[in-house]
Amino acid sequence: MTQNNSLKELLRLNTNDEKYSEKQLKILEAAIETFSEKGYAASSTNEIAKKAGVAEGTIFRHYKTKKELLLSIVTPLMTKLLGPFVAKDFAKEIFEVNYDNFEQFIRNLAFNRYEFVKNHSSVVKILIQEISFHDELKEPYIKLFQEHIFEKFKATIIKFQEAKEIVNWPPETIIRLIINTIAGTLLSMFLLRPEANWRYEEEMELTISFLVNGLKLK
Amino acid sequence: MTQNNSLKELLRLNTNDEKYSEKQLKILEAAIETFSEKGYAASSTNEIAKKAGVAEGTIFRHYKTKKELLLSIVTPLMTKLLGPFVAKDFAKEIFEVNYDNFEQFIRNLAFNRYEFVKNHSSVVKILIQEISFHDELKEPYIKLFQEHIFEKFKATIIKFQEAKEIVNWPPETIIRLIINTIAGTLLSMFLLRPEANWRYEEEMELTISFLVNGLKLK
Amino acid sequence: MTQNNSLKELLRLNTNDEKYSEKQLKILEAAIETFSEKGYAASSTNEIAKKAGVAEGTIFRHYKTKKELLLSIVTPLMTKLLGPFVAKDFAKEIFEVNYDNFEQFIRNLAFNRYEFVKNHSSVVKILIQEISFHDELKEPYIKLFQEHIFEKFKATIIKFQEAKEIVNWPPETIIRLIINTIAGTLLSMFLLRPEANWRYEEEMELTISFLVNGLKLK
Amino acid sequence: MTQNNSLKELLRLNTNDEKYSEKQLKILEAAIETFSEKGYAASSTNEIAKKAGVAEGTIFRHYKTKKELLLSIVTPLMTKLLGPFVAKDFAKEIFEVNYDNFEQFIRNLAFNRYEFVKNHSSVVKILIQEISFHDELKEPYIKLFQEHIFEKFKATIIKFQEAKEIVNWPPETIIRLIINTIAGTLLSMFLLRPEANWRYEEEMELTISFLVNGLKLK
DNA sequence: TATGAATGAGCATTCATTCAT
DNA sequence: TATGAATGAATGCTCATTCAT
Repeated sequence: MTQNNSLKELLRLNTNDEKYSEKQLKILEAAIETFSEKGYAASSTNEIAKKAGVAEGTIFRHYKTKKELLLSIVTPLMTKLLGPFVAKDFAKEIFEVNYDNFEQFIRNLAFNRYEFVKNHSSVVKILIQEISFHDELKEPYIKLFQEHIFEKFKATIIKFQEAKEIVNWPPETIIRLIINTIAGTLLSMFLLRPEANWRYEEEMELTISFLVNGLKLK
Repeated sequence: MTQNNSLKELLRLNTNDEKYSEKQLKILEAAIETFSEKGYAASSTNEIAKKAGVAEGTIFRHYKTKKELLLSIVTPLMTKLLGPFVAKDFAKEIFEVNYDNFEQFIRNLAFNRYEFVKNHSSVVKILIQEISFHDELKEPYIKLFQEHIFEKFKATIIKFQEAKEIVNWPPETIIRLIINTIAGTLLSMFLLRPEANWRYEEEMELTISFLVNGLKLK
Repeated sequence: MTQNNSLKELLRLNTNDEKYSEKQLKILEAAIETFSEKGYAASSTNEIAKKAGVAEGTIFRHYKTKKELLLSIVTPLMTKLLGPFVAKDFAKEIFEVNYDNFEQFIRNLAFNRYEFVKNHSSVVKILIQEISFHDELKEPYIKLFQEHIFEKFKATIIKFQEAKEIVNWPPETIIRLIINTIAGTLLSMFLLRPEANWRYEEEMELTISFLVNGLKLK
Repeated sequence: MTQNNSLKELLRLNTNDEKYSEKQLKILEAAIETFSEKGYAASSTNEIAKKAGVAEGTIFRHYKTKKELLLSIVTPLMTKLLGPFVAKDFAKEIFEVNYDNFEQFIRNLAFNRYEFVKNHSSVVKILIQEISFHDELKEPYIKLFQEHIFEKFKATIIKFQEAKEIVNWPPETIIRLIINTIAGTLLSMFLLRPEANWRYEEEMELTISFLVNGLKLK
């Protein structure tokens, strides 16, 4: 099952490291499906248990509270979503590689996140829906972003500005425009209208062109 | 109270047409505050009643169900949010004026929505959070957009393409990029980080420049 | 309106003695209809008010509580239902007339009650449904029956027994059988299956024959 | 506890087939007591729970709604009340045995129902009180009676008429008089005045004599 | 007198969570 | 470890009743 594999991958599972029992995976799958369809507050543990084919008590054996279940789904996503930028080698890859040009940087960034959202759209949806309601989610996210990513991102932007490749706007604004543009395309494709017939590659390419042109120094 | 005025405006109230009693406005205000802070499902009518300073029963005298209360908040917003594009004169103004250039069109669009989101950020937040969970919200929104706005928008885009002002990408993609970019900036400013010290005008101008450059035909 | 006339009659109204306003009659009618359809406990004053075309508060201006409304409907019925046996002249007519025979007594009794239940079936239904749940109804009823009716009824029965017209069973049992038989026919015709095509006169005659034969001394 | 045994019997329980838990029986007992004392609509689940010594939530674990609780009490009664006449062997016993005479038929019928009502008077009271307010109860009852019982009953009556044992009145009327008379006695004894000192056997015998004489062809 | 908005206690029902098995 | 019956607080909603107009 793709979903299951994707889930295992998200949880960094491999056959040697079977920390999660079959039932536990069933619970996680069911919770992801339910949370993403109805939202966290409108999902009942009873429904999740039924969908997972386990007793309601079983959920609470693995997760002390319903909120812990939410966190156990969303936290690894956050780690993976932002983690790469934190991890030294990857951050290097993204931010420290001597890109030939700005477009290469953007393309690298965009397709990297594209793969990610494509594989984990349900969990991304949950994260987006819930993040503003739960400080346990919001705070580490902000902290992570500000402490590890923003500075590196900013440095990269400044480099391209100094190289006269891109406009001289405030780096914060440029970062925001980059993130908004990529995120906007990904959300449109995978969350807002997943049923539409997207030509994914083409949309990504146009998004990249748009971004690069929009920020290019003339 | 600003909030109150904004609410009245949203409900198209004027002094001659006092359809809403003081208590009813209190209920609406309290509901907007609670829904936007906690989400619809996590807000209890008991809490809303307390915040509004009325008895719980009073809420149900005005709104048959909790969901009706949500709809009564969000529906007028939808009407106002999309309505202008539907109304003949305004649609003309936006889509049929012979703009000198593409930038003028974008600036007009962007600042028009800027004023709107600035004044109704709480309700906009509720709409965004809840729209995907309630078909009663989703369906009329989609219908309205597809039937009234999309075609006019597309025609305008094609006109600028024929005038060789903007790139020859699929109009759907261009529309998406325009909406995403403007919406992204507005959400960042008013919903994601409302507490930050935004230089609103400047951010808007840069967003417009970014959009225009990104889509300009070279 | 027949219903209305019947109601006025039940309330002993005449044109000279307009104690009841038009609104009050509307309320009583609506209450009778609702109580008899849904039962007292399942009827809401809100529904009664709507049906009567008055404001909910108006009901409580005339009747301090919902229960008082019930009592005001059912008490006059009880008075009329049992009253005749209490009133001196009527009691004489029923119990003290020198009937030629037992059959004449039964026929007199049966057709007298027939007219009554026919005209007031809704209120009779309410009385029957509610009497066992409300001591305010039950107790005066029992008292009235035991103090005023039972003894006279018993004396009449004994007279027919001494005249060797009817069987020598305990008078209590005979009274019970008479009441059950007449009541059974009336309930069948007017409450249990009012929609059926009853040949009322014939059913009454057969009921009387059955009663007379069943109790005749052979 | 007699009540409990009677309840178990009604639910066709035996030691091998313990489908009902102790708590569930407690809930049913409490519900029967409450419904029969106050009526369905005036009984609160809160009160039933307290009387049963369980949490309110426990009721709804076993019965989805309050109405389902009512039906679960009353439906088995209906099955048992009318069921015998439906079941082939019993229907034979009642309707197809070659009775020596009409009296034997009536006695058989009367004592059979006597035992039943004696054992289940509370539930019979609930059924009678509620049947006219709930179509879920009324419809199957009418259907059952009309389809299975009425025709057989009628055939038996006609047989006795052809044997010149009973009067030549419409069979429908005769059936009604029989049911009313037996039901009237049983209701008087067990529901209307259960506290009185009834000489049950004697009352039953007199009721039977009354019925037989009343319908005997002279 | 009549209104109908307002009340808050009470209702049936759902929920996350516990715990004996 | 897994179960699922049991819990009781909380929920959305209804109700009879009050009261200012």
